[in-house]
Amino acid sequence: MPPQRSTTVAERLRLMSGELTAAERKLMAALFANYPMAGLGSITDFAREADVSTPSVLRLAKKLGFAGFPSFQDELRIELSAQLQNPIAKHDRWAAEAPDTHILNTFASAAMENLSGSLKLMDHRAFDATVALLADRKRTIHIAGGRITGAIASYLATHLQMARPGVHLVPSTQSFWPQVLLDIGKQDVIVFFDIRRYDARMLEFAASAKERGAKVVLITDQWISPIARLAVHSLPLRIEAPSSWDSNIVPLFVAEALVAATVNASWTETEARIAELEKLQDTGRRGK
Amino acid sequence: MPPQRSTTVAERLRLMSGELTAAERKLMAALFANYPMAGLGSITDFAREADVSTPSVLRLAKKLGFAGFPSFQDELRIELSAQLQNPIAKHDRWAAEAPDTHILNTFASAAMENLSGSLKLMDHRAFDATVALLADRKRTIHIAGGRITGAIASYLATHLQMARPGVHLVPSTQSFWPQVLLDIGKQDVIVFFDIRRYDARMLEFAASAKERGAKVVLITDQWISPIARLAVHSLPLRIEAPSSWDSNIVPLFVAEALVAATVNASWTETEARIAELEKLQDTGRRGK
DNA sequence: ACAGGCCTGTCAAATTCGTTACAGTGGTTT
DNA sequence: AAACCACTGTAACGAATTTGACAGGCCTGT
Repeated sequence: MPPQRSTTVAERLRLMSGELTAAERKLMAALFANYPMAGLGSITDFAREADVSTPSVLRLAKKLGFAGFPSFQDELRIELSAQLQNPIAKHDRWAAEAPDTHILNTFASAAMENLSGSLKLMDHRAFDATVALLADRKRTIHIAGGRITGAIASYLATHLQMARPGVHLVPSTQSFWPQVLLDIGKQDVIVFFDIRRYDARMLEFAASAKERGAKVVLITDQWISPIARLAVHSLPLRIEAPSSWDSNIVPLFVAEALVAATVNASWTETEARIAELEKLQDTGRRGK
Repeated sequence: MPPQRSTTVAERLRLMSGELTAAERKLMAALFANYPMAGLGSITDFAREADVSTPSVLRLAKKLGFAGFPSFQDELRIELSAQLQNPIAKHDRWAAEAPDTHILNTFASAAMENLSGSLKLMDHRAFDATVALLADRKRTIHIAGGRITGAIASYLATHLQMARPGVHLVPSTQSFWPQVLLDIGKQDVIVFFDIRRYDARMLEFAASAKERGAKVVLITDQWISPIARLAVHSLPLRIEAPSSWDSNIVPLFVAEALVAATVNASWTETEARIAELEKLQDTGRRGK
């Protein structure tokens, strides 16, 4: 019988990590290395995997509050099966958390508000249309960001490159932009991340790209970058944070959602590409 | 030992479904009812689940080419563990859920789930202690990320650089790492972003940095990178997303929260720096 | 209707597994 | 330096699982 129904074994382990002994930490590492499979074999296998003795496994299970190894294992199985059946569990009322003044909590509520606010604000059709552009393999994609948003642009580019060919990150160093323009052609798509403190030179860059026939997509904040006038689609987001700087959590969220939707939109083509990438990455690395 | 490495148990079962006996078909139905969890308990449980005798289970396992029930079970575990890590299978797993909701919504609930889950899991003291390190101006800060997390590392570095001097981004190109190590000294702090598909070379890098006397801080996922063993503080986060790849929204959240808290912790010193930066940035640009 | 073959369950043996007891090791304190 | 404490592994015991042997039952073909 598990002691507390709501917490997972992983969480409980993490909470107790301070009070764990050396052998128990080895076990925790082995379990997390491929969670929770490592714990689903026999106690002997698990012990060997972590290079400790069998009784140490048992001691850990008891420390976590289980009657023995089998009930520990049962709990892992229950967790896994729940996860496989319902990955997107309804998010419990995070708002019910005590109005703690810790910055993590204030920041989290700002992030949540930004996220839900952005969702309401956002035009789903613009999002879907953008996905259609990104999923179109006949088009070359360019992704550009500024000094701060450059990291988000890079993140989007890295992931899109895994999903499809013909994706280029525009370097955030502005002196490179003229030569980048040379490679922007008709029917290309260029995605801009531009949030406030809008950069005048980025606007010029966008204008030049549009003149060359590229379709401009813009991800911006609620005050909307001037690039919007040039864009076929604009996605305005909420980015306010209790900090000296704006939050880019929602822009990153959109980047991830764009990638996921793009992958979905052309799954049959993407699947092969990912498989190939996996194979290349595995070369020279031996999975455990 | 499995007879054919490439086919899954499910596929093999379907192929042989014509030649199965009544009891075996019952077993197959029970297994598919929740695949592959039903096969991961004891042979007795599985037999009871399908309402057949234990030897029938054994006979099916042998018919499929396995030496016995344990090796049949091992194969199921191997399959499942591969599935949980492979991006393609991840896609299939998520795609099966929530087919009618817009991806923006499923993604948003996953993001919120991850955020609130991470907050519960996270050790506030580790966070505060990390902030204390980052706010200590006598220490030099290094920030490192991998292929994917590099963007988040870069984001954190960019912001910390605005808040304090002595912040360096470790290039994600691994060949530069040896020379980076040269500049890592005693009492320096090095922050790692390392999420699953942990990189063995990053672990080595972290070990070398620690040997040189640096304090290692780790931002990782709920399965916890092996770097945790070297780290003075570890922040495990939830990163699962309805996508082929993991979500870095929460790592970005932590990066932003770390920056905000660091700024708060040394506001008097930071204020002047930010003001100066503003002045320099405004040179030659008129703000909107 | 009867005989044969195949399938299935019961039972018991053998093996493996989980658990407890105990002793050795290393580190820390007095 | 000695003694204690906590931790870890070895060994042995009991329990549960896995597996093989056997016999009954159902369907099929003659």
